[in-house]
Amino acid sequence: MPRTINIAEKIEQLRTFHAIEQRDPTFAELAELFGYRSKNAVYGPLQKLIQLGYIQQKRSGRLTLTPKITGSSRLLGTVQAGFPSPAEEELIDTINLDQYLVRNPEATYLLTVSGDSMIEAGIHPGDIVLVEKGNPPKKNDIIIAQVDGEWTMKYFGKDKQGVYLDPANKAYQRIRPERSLSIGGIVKAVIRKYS
Amino acid sequence: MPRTINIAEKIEQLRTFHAIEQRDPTFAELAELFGYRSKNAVYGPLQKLIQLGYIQQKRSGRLTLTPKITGSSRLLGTVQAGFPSPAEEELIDTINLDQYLVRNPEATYLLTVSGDSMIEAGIHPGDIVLVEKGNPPKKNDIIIAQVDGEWTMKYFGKDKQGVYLDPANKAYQRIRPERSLSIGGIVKAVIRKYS
DNA sequence: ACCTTATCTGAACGTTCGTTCAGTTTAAAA
DNA sequence: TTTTAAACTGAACGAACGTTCAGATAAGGT
Repeated sequence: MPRTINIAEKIEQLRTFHAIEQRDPTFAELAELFGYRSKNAVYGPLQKLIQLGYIQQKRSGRLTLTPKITGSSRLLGTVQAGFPSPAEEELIDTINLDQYLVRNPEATYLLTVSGDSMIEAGIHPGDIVLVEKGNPPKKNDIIIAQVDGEWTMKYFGKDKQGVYLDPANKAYQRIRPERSLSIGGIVKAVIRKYS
Repeated sequence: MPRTINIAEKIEQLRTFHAIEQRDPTFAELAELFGYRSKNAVYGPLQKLIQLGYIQQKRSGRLTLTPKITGSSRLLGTVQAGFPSPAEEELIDTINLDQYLVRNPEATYLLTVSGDSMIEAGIHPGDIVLVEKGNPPKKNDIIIAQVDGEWTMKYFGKDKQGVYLDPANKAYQRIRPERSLSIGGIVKAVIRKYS
Protein backbone atom coordinates (compact mmCIF):
# COMPACT_ATOMS: atom_id res chain seq x y z
CA MET A 1 0.00 0.00 0.00
CA PRO A 2 1.13 3.54 -0.70
CA ARG A 3 1.50 6.41 1.68
CA THR A 4 -1.24 7.44 4.07
CA ILE A 5 -2.43 10.97 4.65
CA ASN A 6 -2.89 12.75 7.96
CA ILE A 7 -6.30 14.38 7.87
CA ALA A 8 -6.17 15.90 11.37
CA GLU A 9 -3.08 17.88 10.45
CA LYS A 10 -4.79 19.25 7.38
CA ILE A 11 -7.80 20.37 9.40
CA GLU A 12 -5.55 22.41 11.64
CA GLN A 13 -3.84 23.86 8.58
CA LEU A 14 -7.21 24.87 7.16
CA ARG A 15 -8.10 26.61 10.44
CA THR A 16 -4.81 28.46 10.31
CA PHE A 17 -5.38 29.53 6.73
CA HIS A 18 -8.87 30.82 7.48
CA ALA A 19 -7.68 32.65 10.61
CA ILE A 20 -5.06 34.50 8.57
CA GLU A 21 -6.77 35.06 5.23
CA GLN A 22 -10.42 35.07 6.34
CA ARG A 23 -11.51 33.59 3.06
CA ASP A 24 -11.78 30.29 1.23
CA PRO A 25 -8.65 28.72 -0.25
CA THR A 26 -7.97 27.97 -3.90
CA PHE A 27 -6.52 24.69 -5.15
CA ALA A 28 -3.10 26.27 -5.55
CA GLU A 29 -3.25 27.60 -2.00
CA LEU A 30 -4.31 24.23 -0.65
CA ALA A 31 -1.36 22.61 -2.41
CA GLU A 32 1.05 25.04 -0.79
CA LEU A 33 -0.73 24.79 2.57
CA PHE A 34 -0.54 20.99 2.57
CA GLY A 35 3.03 20.96 1.31
CA TYR A 36 2.37 19.61 -2.18
CA ARG A 37 4.19 20.76 -5.25
CA SER A 38 1.27 20.00 -7.54
CA LYS A 39 -2.32 21.21 -7.39
CA ASN A 40 -3.48 17.77 -8.47
CA ALA A 41 -2.16 16.26 -5.25
CA VAL A 42 -4.84 17.99 -3.18
CA TYR A 43 -7.68 16.07 -4.81
CA GLY A 44 -7.08 13.03 -2.62
CA PRO A 45 -7.19 14.72 0.81
CA LEU A 46 -9.86 17.10 -0.49
CA GLN A 47 -12.30 14.28 -1.16
CA LYS A 48 -11.95 13.09 2.43
CA LEU A 49 -12.31 16.62 3.80
CA ILE A 50 -15.47 17.06 1.74
CA GLN A 51 -16.83 13.71 2.94
CA LEU A 52 -16.15 14.67 6.55
CA GLY A 53 -17.96 17.98 6.05
CA TYR A 54 -15.06 20.36 6.48
CA ILE A 55 -15.10 21.69 2.92
CA GLN A 56 -17.81 22.12 0.32
CA GLN A 57 -17.30 22.40 -3.41
CA LYS A 58 -19.65 24.68 -5.33
CA ARG A 59 -20.91 24.11 -8.84
CA SER A 60 -18.25 26.43 -10.18
CA GLY A 61 -15.61 24.16 -8.67
CA ARG A 62 -14.62 26.67 -6.00
CA LEU A 63 -14.12 25.55 -2.45
CA THR A 64 -15.80 26.90 0.67
CA LEU A 65 -14.90 26.12 4.25
CA THR A 66 -17.73 24.99 6.51
CA PRO A 67 -18.35 26.14 10.08
CA LYS A 68 -16.48 23.03 11.18
CA ILE A 69 -13.41 24.99 10.07
CA THR A 70 -14.56 28.60 10.23
CA GLY A 71 -16.58 28.31 13.45
CA SER A 72 -15.04 30.11 16.36
CA SER A 73 -16.00 28.02 19.37
CA ARG A 74 -15.32 24.44 20.24
CA LEU A 75 -18.30 22.74 21.81
CA LEU A 76 -17.25 20.48 24.66
CA GLY A 77 -19.14 18.61 27.34
CA THR A 78 -20.46 19.74 30.68
CA VAL A 79 -18.54 21.35 33.47
CA GLN A 80 -19.06 18.49 35.84
CA ALA A 81 -18.13 15.95 33.21
CA GLY A 82 -14.65 17.35 33.21
CA PHE A 83 -12.59 19.71 31.18
CA PRO A 84 -10.63 18.24 28.32
CA SER A 85 -6.89 18.42 28.20
CA PRO A 86 -5.11 20.27 25.39
CA ALA A 87 -4.10 16.91 23.94
CA GLU A 88 -7.72 15.86 23.53
CA GLU A 89 -8.74 19.10 21.87
CA GLU A 90 -6.99 18.45 18.58
CA LEU A 91 -9.83 16.98 16.58
CA ILE A 92 -12.84 18.66 18.17
CA ASP A 93 -15.03 20.49 15.68
CA THR A 94 -15.89 24.12 16.04
CA ILE A 95 -19.40 25.50 15.72
CA ASN A 96 -20.74 28.80 14.60
CA LEU A 97 -22.78 30.56 17.26
CA ASP A 98 -24.78 32.45 14.64
CA GLN A 99 -25.92 29.31 12.92
CA TYR A 100 -26.53 27.64 16.26
CA LEU A 101 -28.82 30.39 17.49
CA VAL A 102 -30.29 32.01 14.38
CA ARG A 103 -32.76 30.08 12.26
CA ASN A 104 -34.12 32.83 10.05
CA PRO A 105 -31.69 35.77 9.83
CA GLU A 106 -34.18 38.11 8.20
CA ALA A 107 -36.62 37.74 11.08
CA THR A 108 -34.08 37.90 13.88
CA TYR A 109 -33.19 40.90 16.00
CA LEU A 110 -31.03 41.58 19.03
CA LEU A 111 -32.31 43.81 21.80
CA THR A 112 -30.59 44.99 24.94
CA VAL A 113 -32.60 44.33 28.07
CA SER A 114 -33.45 47.16 30.39
CA GLY A 115 -35.46 46.65 33.54
CA ASP A 116 -35.66 43.68 35.86
CA SER A 117 -39.13 42.34 35.14
CA MET A 118 -37.73 39.01 33.88
CA ILE A 119 -34.98 38.61 36.43
CA GLU A 120 -36.38 35.42 37.91
CA ALA A 121 -36.11 33.87 34.46
CA GLY A 122 -32.40 34.63 34.55
CA ILE A 123 -32.71 37.61 32.21
CA HIS A 124 -30.87 40.56 33.71
CA PRO A 125 -30.61 44.21 32.72
CA GLY A 126 -27.85 44.58 30.13
CA ASP A 127 -28.39 41.09 28.73
CA ILE A 128 -29.02 40.76 25.03
CA VAL A 129 -32.08 38.87 23.85
CA LEU A 130 -32.31 37.29 20.45
CA VAL A 131 -35.82 37.84 19.12
CA GLU A 132 -37.44 36.02 16.23
CA LYS A 133 -40.47 37.53 14.55
CA GLY A 134 -43.17 35.90 12.51
CA ASN A 135 -44.45 32.93 14.45
CA PRO A 136 -47.31 33.13 16.97
CA PRO A 137 -46.17 32.61 20.55
CA LYS A 138 -47.05 29.56 22.60
CA LYS A 139 -47.86 29.56 26.29
CA ASN A 140 -44.82 30.28 28.48
CA ASP A 141 -42.85 31.69 25.57
CA ILE A 142 -41.03 34.87 26.49
CA ILE A 143 -42.14 37.57 24.09
CA ILE A 144 -41.49 41.16 23.21
CA ALA A 145 -44.87 42.88 23.22
CA GLN A 146 -46.36 46.32 22.87
CA VAL A 147 -49.13 46.68 25.44
CA ASP A 148 -51.20 49.80 25.29
CA GLY A 149 -48.39 51.66 23.58
CA GLU A 150 -45.43 50.45 25.63
CA TRP A 151 -42.88 47.77 24.75
CA THR A 152 -42.11 45.12 27.35
CA MET A 153 -40.71 41.61 27.71
CA LYS A 154 -42.97 39.10 29.43
CA TYR A 155 -44.12 35.50 29.57
CA PHE A 156 -46.99 34.94 27.17
CA GLY A 157 -50.18 33.19 28.35
CA LYS A 158 -53.77 32.68 27.40
CA ASP A 159 -56.91 31.62 29.32
CA LYS A 160 -60.69 32.00 29.15
CA GLN A 161 -60.44 35.70 29.86
CA GLY A 162 -58.01 36.18 27.01
CA VAL A 163 -54.34 36.90 26.65
CA TYR A 164 -52.18 37.78 29.64
CA LEU A 165 -48.55 38.67 30.17
CA ASP A 166 -46.63 37.54 33.25
CA PRO A 167 -43.40 39.09 34.51
CA ALA A 168 -40.71 36.94 36.09
CA ASN A 169 -40.47 39.16 39.11
CA LYS A 170 -42.77 39.04 42.12
CA ALA A 171 -42.58 42.82 42.41
CA TYR A 172 -44.61 43.15 39.20
CA GLN A 173 -48.09 41.96 38.36
CA ARG A 174 -49.80 40.09 35.59
CA ILE A 175 -50.81 42.33 32.70
CA ARG A 176 -54.01 41.94 30.70
CA PRO A 177 -53.86 44.10 27.59
CA GLU A 178 -56.84 46.43 27.61
CA ARG A 179 -56.76 48.29 24.37
CA SER A 180 -54.13 46.72 22.14
CA LEU A 181 -51.43 44.09 22.04
CA SER A 182 -48.89 43.72 19.29
CA ILE A 183 -46.16 41.14 19.43
CA GLY A 184 -42.65 42.07 18.38
CA GLY A 185 -41.35 38.55 18.48
CA ILE A 186 -40.45 35.53 20.58
CA VAL A 187 -37.27 35.49 22.65
CA LYS A 188 -35.24 32.57 21.30
CA ALA A 189 -32.02 33.10 23.21
CA VAL A 190 -30.42 35.19 25.91
CA ILE A 191 -26.81 36.31 25.69
CA ARG A 192 -24.82 37.82 28.51
CA LYS A 193 -21.33 39.12 27.84
CA TYR A 194 -18.94 39.79 30.71
CA SER A 195 -16.39 42.58 30.97
CA MET B 1 -25.20 65.69 -13.38
CA PRO B 2 -25.52 62.06 -14.41
CA ARG B 3 -27.44 59.30 -12.73
CA THR B 4 -27.25 58.56 -9.00
CA ILE B 5 -26.92 55.15 -7.42
CA ASN B 6 -29.02 53.61 -4.68
CA ILE B 7 -26.65 52.08 -2.14
CA ALA B 8 -29.31 50.73 0.23
CA GLU B 9 -30.80 48.64 -2.53
CA LYS B 10 -27.42 47.12 -3.30
CA ILE B 11 -26.87 46.20 0.34
CA GLU B 12 -30.08 44.22 0.34
CA GLN B 13 -29.06 42.57 -2.92
CA LEU B 14 -25.74 41.58 -1.37
CA ARG B 15 -27.55 40.04 1.61
CA THR B 16 -29.76 38.10 -0.76
CA PHE B 17 -26.78 36.85 -2.75
CA HIS B 18 -24.98 35.69 0.38
CA ALA B 19 -28.08 34.01 1.74
CA ILE B 20 -28.45 31.99 -1.44
CA GLU B 21 -24.86 31.29 -2.47
CA GLN B 22 -23.16 31.43 0.93
CA ARG B 23 -19.99 32.75 -0.58
CA ASP B 24 -18.40 35.96 -1.82
CA PRO B 25 -19.44 37.36 -5.20
CA THR B 26 -17.23 37.92 -8.24
CA PHE B 27 -17.25 41.09 -10.31
CA ALA B 28 -19.33 39.40 -12.98
CA GLU B 29 -21.84 38.27 -10.38
CA LEU B 30 -22.02 41.74 -8.87
CA ALA B 31 -22.72 43.19 -12.31
CA GLU B 32 -25.61 40.78 -12.83
CA LEU B 33 -26.83 41.28 -9.24
CA PHE B 34 -26.88 45.06 -9.58
CA GLY B 35 -28.41 44.92 -13.03
CA TYR B 36 -25.40 46.11 -14.99
CA ARG B 37 -24.42 44.75 -18.37
CA SER B 38 -20.74 45.46 -17.84
CA LYS B 39 -18.41 44.35 -15.08
CA ASN B 40 -16.76 47.76 -15.15
CA ALA B 41 -19.98 49.39 -13.98
CA VAL B 42 -19.69 47.84 -10.53
CA TYR B 43 -16.51 49.74 -9.69
CA GLY B 44 -18.45 52.86 -8.79
CA PRO B 45 -20.91 51.38 -6.29
CA LEU B 46 -18.17 48.99 -5.11
CA GLN B 47 -15.96 51.84 -3.92
CA LYS B 48 -18.79 53.19 -1.81
CA LEU B 49 -19.62 49.77 -0.42
CA ILE B 50 -15.96 49.28 0.52
CA GLN B 51 -15.84 52.72 2.13
CA LEU B 52 -18.94 51.95 4.16
CA GLY B 53 -17.41 48.66 5.32
CA TYR B 54 -19.77 46.23 3.63
CA ILE B 55 -17.17 44.71 1.29
CA GLN B 56 -13.43 44.20 1.51
CA GLN B 57 -11.08 43.71 -1.39
CA LYS B 58 -8.12 41.38 -0.89
CA ARG B 59 -4.68 41.83 -2.40
CA SER B 60 -5.59 39.36 -5.12
CA GLY B 61 -8.46 41.65 -6.10
CA ARG B 62 -11.11 39.25 -4.89
CA LEU B 63 -14.02 40.55 -2.88
CA THR B 64 -15.16 39.41 0.55
CA LEU B 65 -18.37 40.36 2.30
CA THR B 66 -18.04 41.67 5.84
CA PRO B 67 -20.26 40.73 8.80
CA LYS B 68 -22.27 43.86 8.02
CA ILE B 69 -23.60 41.75 5.15
CA THR B 70 -23.03 38.18 6.27
CA GLY B 71 -23.97 38.69 9.94
CA SER B 72 -27.21 37.07 10.91
CA SER B 73 -28.64 39.35 13.58
CA ARG B 74 -29.66 42.95 13.48
CA LEU B 75 -28.69 44.83 16.59
CA LEU B 76 -31.42 47.21 17.66
CA GLY B 77 -32.00 49.30 20.76
CA THR B 78 -33.48 48.43 24.08
CA VAL B 79 -36.86 46.93 24.76
CA GLN B 80 -38.13 49.97 26.58
CA ALA B 81 -36.84 52.30 23.90
CA GLY B 82 -39.28 50.79 21.50
CA PHE B 83 -39.30 48.24 18.75
CA PRO B 84 -38.60 49.46 15.26
CA SER B 85 -41.12 49.11 12.51
CA PRO B 86 -40.35 47.06 9.40
CA ALA B 87 -39.98 50.26 7.44
CA GLU B 88 -37.16 51.46 9.66
CA GLU B 89 -35.30 48.19 9.48
CA GLU B 90 -34.08 48.58 5.94
CA LEU B 91 -30.65 50.03 6.50
CA ILE B 92 -29.74 48.52 9.89
CA ASP B 93 -26.48 46.61 9.89
CA THR B 94 -26.22 43.03 10.97
CA ILE B 95 -23.60 41.74 13.36
CA ASN B 96 -21.92 38.42 13.76
CA LEU B 97 -22.47 36.89 17.18
CA ASP B 98 -19.26 34.91 16.92
CA GLN B 99 -17.14 37.95 16.36
CA TYR B 100 -19.09 39.84 18.99
CA LEU B 101 -18.44 37.21 21.65
CA VAL B 102 -15.24 35.45 20.65
CA ARG B 103 -11.96 37.30 20.82
CA ASN B 104 -9.48 34.46 20.43
CA PRO B 105 -11.09 31.45 18.74
CA GLU B 106 -8.26 29.07 19.53
CA ALA B 107 -8.60 29.69 23.25
CA THR B 108 -12.40 29.62 23.38
CA TYR B 109 -14.64 26.74 24.41
CA LEU B 110 -18.32 26.20 24.99
CA LEU B 111 -19.48 24.17 27.96
CA THR B 112 -22.96 23.14 28.97
CA VAL B 113 -23.79 24.04 32.55
CA SER B 114 -24.94 21.37 34.96
CA GLY B 115 -25.80 22.13 38.54
CA ASP B 116 -27.23 25.26 40.11
CA SER B 117 -24.27 26.63 42.02
CA MET B 118 -24.24 29.83 39.93
CA ILE B 119 -27.99 30.32 39.69
CA GLU B 120 -28.00 33.65 41.53
CA ALA B 121 -25.66 34.98 38.85
CA GLY B 122 -28.33 34.12 36.32
CA ILE B 123 -26.51 31.00 35.08
CA HIS B 124 -28.94 28.11 34.98
CA PRO B 125 -28.51 24.38 34.33
CA GLY B 126 -28.59 23.82 30.58
CA ASP B 127 -27.11 27.21 29.79
CA ILE B 128 -23.99 27.33 27.65
CA VAL B 129 -20.99 29.22 28.91
CA LEU B 130 -18.32 30.61 26.62
CA VAL B 131 -14.95 30.06 28.26
CA GLU B 132 -11.70 31.73 27.31
CA LYS B 133 -8.42 30.22 28.40
CA GLY B 134 -5.03 31.79 28.80
CA ASN B 135 -5.46 34.90 30.91
CA PRO B 136 -5.28 34.93 34.72
CA PRO B 137 -8.65 35.63 36.36
CA LYS B 138 -9.42 38.82 38.22
CA LYS B 139 -11.51 39.08 41.37
CA ASN B 140 -15.21 38.40 40.73
CA ASP B 141 -14.52 36.76 37.40
CA ILE B 142 -16.53 33.62 36.91
CA ILE B 143 -14.09 30.82 36.21
CA ILE B 144 -14.01 27.15 35.36
CA ALA B 145 -11.72 25.52 37.90
CA GLN B 146 -10.54 22.11 38.93
CA VAL B 147 -10.45 21.99 42.72
CA ASP B 148 -8.99 18.89 44.29
CA GLY B 149 -9.76 16.86 41.21
CA GLU B 150 -13.27 18.12 40.43
CA TRP B 151 -14.33 20.69 37.82
CA THR B 152 -16.68 23.46 38.91
CA MET B 153 -17.81 26.95 37.94
CA LYS B 154 -17.41 29.63 40.61
CA TYR B 155 -16.61 33.26 41.32
CA PHE B 156 -12.86 33.75 41.68
CA GLY B 157 -11.45 35.62 44.63
CA LYS B 158 -8.24 36.18 46.56
CA ASP B 159 -7.40 37.43 50.05
CA LYS B 160 -4.65 37.15 52.68
CA GLN B 161 -5.43 33.48 53.22
CA GLY B 162 -5.08 32.80 49.52
CA VAL B 163 -7.42 31.94 46.71
CA TYR B 164 -11.08 31.16 47.28
CA LEU B 165 -14.04 30.25 45.09
CA ASP B 166 -17.56 31.48 45.78
CA PRO B 167 -20.75 29.95 44.43
CA ALA B 168 -23.69 32.12 43.47
CA ASN B 169 -26.11 30.06 45.55
CA LYS B 170 -26.67 30.45 49.27
CA ALA B 171 -27.08 26.69 49.57
CA TYR B 172 -23.39 26.22 48.82
CA GLN B 173 -20.33 27.46 50.68
CA ARG B 174 -17.08 29.16 49.83
CA ILE B 175 -14.35 26.79 48.71
CA ARG B 176 -10.70 27.16 49.56
CA PRO B 177 -8.62 24.79 47.42
CA GLU B 178 -6.64 22.53 49.72
CA ARG B 179 -4.41 20.47 47.52
CA SER B 180 -4.59 21.85 44.01
CA LEU B 181 -6.35 24.42 41.85
CA SER B 182 -6.13 24.53 38.10
CA ILE B 183 -8.07 27.05 36.07
CA GLY B 184 -9.78 25.96 32.88
CA GLY B 185 -10.65 29.46 31.80
CA ILE B 186 -12.71 32.56 32.44
CA VAL B 187 -16.42 32.66 31.60
CA LYS B 188 -16.78 35.43 29.04
CA ALA B 189 -20.41 34.93 28.08
CA VAL B 190 -23.53 32.98 28.92
CA ILE B 191 -25.88 31.76 26.24
CA ARG B 192 -29.34 30.37 26.85
CA LYS B 193 -31.30 28.93 23.96
CA TYR B 194 -35.05 28.38 24.28
CA SER B 195 -37.10 25.54 22.82
C1' DA C 1 -32.72 73.51 -25.26
C1' DC C 2 -27.84 72.57 -24.65
C1' DC C 3 -23.74 71.36 -22.08
C1' DT C 4 -21.33 68.72 -18.78
C1' DT C 5 -19.77 64.79 -16.55
C1' DA C 6 -20.38 60.76 -13.89
C1' DT C 7 -22.29 56.40 -15.26
C1' DC C 8 -22.34 52.63 -18.05
C1' DT C 9 -21.19 49.58 -22.22
C1' DG C 10 -18.52 46.34 -24.67
C1' DA C 11 -14.33 44.54 -25.80
C1' DA C 12 -9.73 43.25 -24.74
C1' DC C 13 -5.68 42.05 -21.70
C1' DG C 14 -2.83 39.08 -18.80
C1' DT C 15 -3.45 36.17 -14.83
C1' DT C 16 -5.25 32.64 -12.13
C1' DC C 17 -8.81 29.44 -11.72
C1' DG C 18 -10.28 24.23 -11.50
C1' DT C 19 -9.51 20.30 -14.14
C1' DT C 20 -7.19 16.70 -16.72
C1' DC C 21 -3.56 13.56 -18.17
C1' DA C 22 0.69 10.89 -18.69
C1' DG C 23 4.27 9.61 -16.10
C1' DT C 24 7.14 9.26 -11.72
C1' DT C 25 7.68 8.26 -6.93
C1' DT C 26 6.88 5.89 -2.78
C1' DA C 27 5.59 2.87 0.91
C1' DA C 28 3.19 -1.13 2.11
C1' DA C 29 2.06 -5.96 0.78
C1' DA C 30 3.55 -10.27 -1.08
C1' DT D 1 13.30 -8.29 -2.93
C1' DT D 2 9.81 -7.75 -6.01
C1' DT D 3 5.20 -6.29 -6.91
C1' DT D 4 1.53 -3.15 -6.77
C1' DA D 5 -1.40 0.63 -6.46
C1' DA D 6 -2.15 4.86 -4.33
C1' DA D 7 0.15 9.33 -3.87
C1' DC D 8 2.32 12.74 -6.15
C1' DT D 9 4.67 15.63 -10.02
C1' DG D 10 4.68 18.69 -13.77
C1' DA D 11 2.66 20.36 -17.69
C1' DA D 12 -1.22 21.69 -20.32
C1' DC D 13 -6.13 23.10 -21.23
C1' DG D 14 -10.28 26.14 -21.58
C1' DA D 15 -12.81 29.04 -18.61
C1' DA D 16 -13.36 32.64 -15.52
C1' DC D 17 -11.01 35.99 -12.94
C1' DG D 18 -9.98 41.28 -11.94
C1' DT D 19 -8.52 45.08 -14.49
C1' DT D 20 -8.24 48.57 -18.09
C1' DC D 21 -9.67 51.54 -21.88
C1' DA D 22 -12.11 54.10 -25.47
C1' DG D 23 -16.45 55.38 -26.44
C1' DA D 24 -21.63 55.61 -25.80
C1' DT D 25 -25.28 56.97 -22.68
C1' DA D 26 -28.15 59.69 -19.91
C1' DA D 27 -29.53 62.71 -16.10
C1' DG D 28 -28.83 67.41 -13.73
C1' DG D 29 -27.48 72.16 -14.06
C1' DT D 30 -27.62 76.12 -16.74
